[in-house]
Amino acid sequence: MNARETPATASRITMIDIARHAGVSKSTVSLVLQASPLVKAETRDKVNAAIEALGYVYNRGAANLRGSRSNIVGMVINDLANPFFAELAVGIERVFHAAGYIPFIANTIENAKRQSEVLRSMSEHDIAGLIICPARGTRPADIEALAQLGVPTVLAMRRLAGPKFSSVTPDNLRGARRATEHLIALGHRRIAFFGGYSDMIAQNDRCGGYQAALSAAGITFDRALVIEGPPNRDCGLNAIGHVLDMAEPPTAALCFNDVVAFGVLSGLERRGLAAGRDFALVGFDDVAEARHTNPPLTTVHVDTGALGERAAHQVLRMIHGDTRPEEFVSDVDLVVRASCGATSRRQP
Amino acid sequence: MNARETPATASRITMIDIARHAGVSKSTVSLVLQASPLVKAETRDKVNAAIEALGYVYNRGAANLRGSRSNIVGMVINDLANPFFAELAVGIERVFHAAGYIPFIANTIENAKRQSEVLRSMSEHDIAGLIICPARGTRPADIEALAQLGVPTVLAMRRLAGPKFSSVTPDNLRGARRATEHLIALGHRRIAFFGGYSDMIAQNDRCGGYQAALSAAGITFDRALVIEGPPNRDCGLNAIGHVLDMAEPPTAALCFNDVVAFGVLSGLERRGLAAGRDFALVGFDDVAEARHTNPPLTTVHVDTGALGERAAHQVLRMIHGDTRPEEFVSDVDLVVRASCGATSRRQP
DNA sequence: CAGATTTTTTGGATCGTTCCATAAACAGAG
DNA sequence: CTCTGTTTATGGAACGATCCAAAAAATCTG
Repeated sequence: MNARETPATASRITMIDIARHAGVSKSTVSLVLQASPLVKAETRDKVNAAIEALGYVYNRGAANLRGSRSNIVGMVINDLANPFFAELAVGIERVFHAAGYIPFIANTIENAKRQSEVLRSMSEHDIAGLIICPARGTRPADIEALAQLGVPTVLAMRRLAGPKFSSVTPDNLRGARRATEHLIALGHRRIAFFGGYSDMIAQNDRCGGYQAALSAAGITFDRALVIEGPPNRDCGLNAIGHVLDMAEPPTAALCFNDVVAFGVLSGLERRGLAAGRDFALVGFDDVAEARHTNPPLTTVHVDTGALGERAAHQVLRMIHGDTRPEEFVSDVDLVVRASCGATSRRQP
Repeated sequence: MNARETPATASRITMIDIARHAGVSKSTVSLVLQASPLVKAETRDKVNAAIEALGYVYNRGAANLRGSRSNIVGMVINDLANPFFAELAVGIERVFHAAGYIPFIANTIENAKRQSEVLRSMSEHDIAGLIICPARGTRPADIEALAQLGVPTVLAMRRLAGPKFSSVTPDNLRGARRATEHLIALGHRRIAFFGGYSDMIAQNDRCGGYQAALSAAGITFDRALVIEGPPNRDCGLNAIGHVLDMAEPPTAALCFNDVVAFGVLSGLERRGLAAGRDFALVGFDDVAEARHTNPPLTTVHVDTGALGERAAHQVLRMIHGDTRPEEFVSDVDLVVRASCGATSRRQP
């Protein structure tokens, strides 16, 4: 019942409206919005009051038309349901926020087609930078198109074959090797590798580290013990079921990541077996949950937050003009908990 | 060394360039981009070829200037690190993707100021709709501004006092009540409530259900047993430490959510105690990880994916013109696992 | 084949900003 | 006062799309 009521179909309030209301020109309003020192304090206040009074919303699209870039940065990840990526995102956000950028996250659920859509949408909106964990099946050209457009881009967690992009990854090979060596030291000879696909570089690196440890210990590599699959719970669940039905089942496994290992935990439980007692299990990533699984998961610790920060800093550096690509590999550590059986007694 | 090389400072390719290259007018190019049936197949192919050849990127900002809305929907969540929200996001994305919208996620880390920035940025980019889990301290006016702008908005997981917004929430009161009743049936009398702040409606509902169960059983409510705090791990960790040092410590606790319960698990472990044996613990949400904690967590199951889908459908409905607000409350279930001690013997 | 009809195509005004060149307002100096 | 020099403020032409009214091309009809 108020005299001052906004019609439902209110047409957009523009700078012109503000100008009229404040008794100045649109140019002046523009200046105020850019916090230019060219306008008198008194005028500035008048304009700000009008903005407040009319509930004006800046139209970034119109502004971008004249060349300026938006203050949003894209973050494209392949599996939001993996807590690992949430941790990565947190590090990234910390840095961008401090620098005045707003990160928008999109999930590709490991689907290259959806990834293209997301990337297209992001380019259409003129993002200032991009951090991407490429989905499986991403062709370097997909990403290069963005870079060509002048969008500073860094790959996180997953490198891409071919052209030199900036990237930020954990030391997958070394981590997997150490984890495998640990299982071998515990007396295991038949050790499986679960999860990931051989067309993913990260899987190659991790599986490569695993094989390197095997051969260094004189254990012949059995291809049948490498079970490929998506890096998620179900994959682990299925993989363990599969290998346990083999004529000569493995006694231990290294997983592509913790989430796969969580799936293995379910699979083991479903058969009435327990990790650490009946089967030695190790994961990769050391997500926050790994410490509290039943039993606690032995895994390769990755400093995820730091990795995210590093990626964000790299994008920032590129935004500021330094476009040299940089491949950053962060060190990793094996953290031994109960799932590998190291805490209990074990004899081959 | 190729003749066809793109200069680093390539100015943006526009529809005019495409038009010139294809020998048609810009209007025709526009028609083709909108998949209009008015253009002859032959012409369409010519234009598409030009688009392909020049690597054209649509400028959504320019288009929006003439009234059309973007195809992105915003999803503002308060804690990306809580796996619960990742599950929610997955449900939301499924629906939006099928409808041709691209969801962009932003994290507010429970910070109302950051939330405003995020919302401003989203309005500036003309989002088609919004699903938001309001950060603590959000004033209804913050959200109403968006709605006023004509952005279909639905609140997820957390309602807001005052004006009628559309919302989608689990039955917090009922869930908490059932969980508490279960603890009482197990013989507990001193039951604590951990996490959340009393200025959050969700906390009021859950804590209210807890109090209702208490009073129905004739147990007097002890305010000292309600430990407020952010809904994260640390809160659980601190809370359990705190109550265990009380003169008359509780023997059980209901947590605001699973993540808080995970923190309690750590705190218990740190003191050499175990949930289910020395202390009865129940969470809320039933995130995927709850099944595999040590011990497995008794918790209130929420059908998170379905809730997300519901929220997305509601936004879609509003986009299509039906703006009646709808408050949806989904049913919940207690799922009993080991952390409450129900599986082992227990006598008061 | 002219005229009527239908299918395709097109120029130009417009959306809400930015930014340049220019104008107005104000000060201080002679 | 006028003149010069600084501050401040302003019109108007972009930017890259959409969309209407109207033109052009193609097709039909008797």
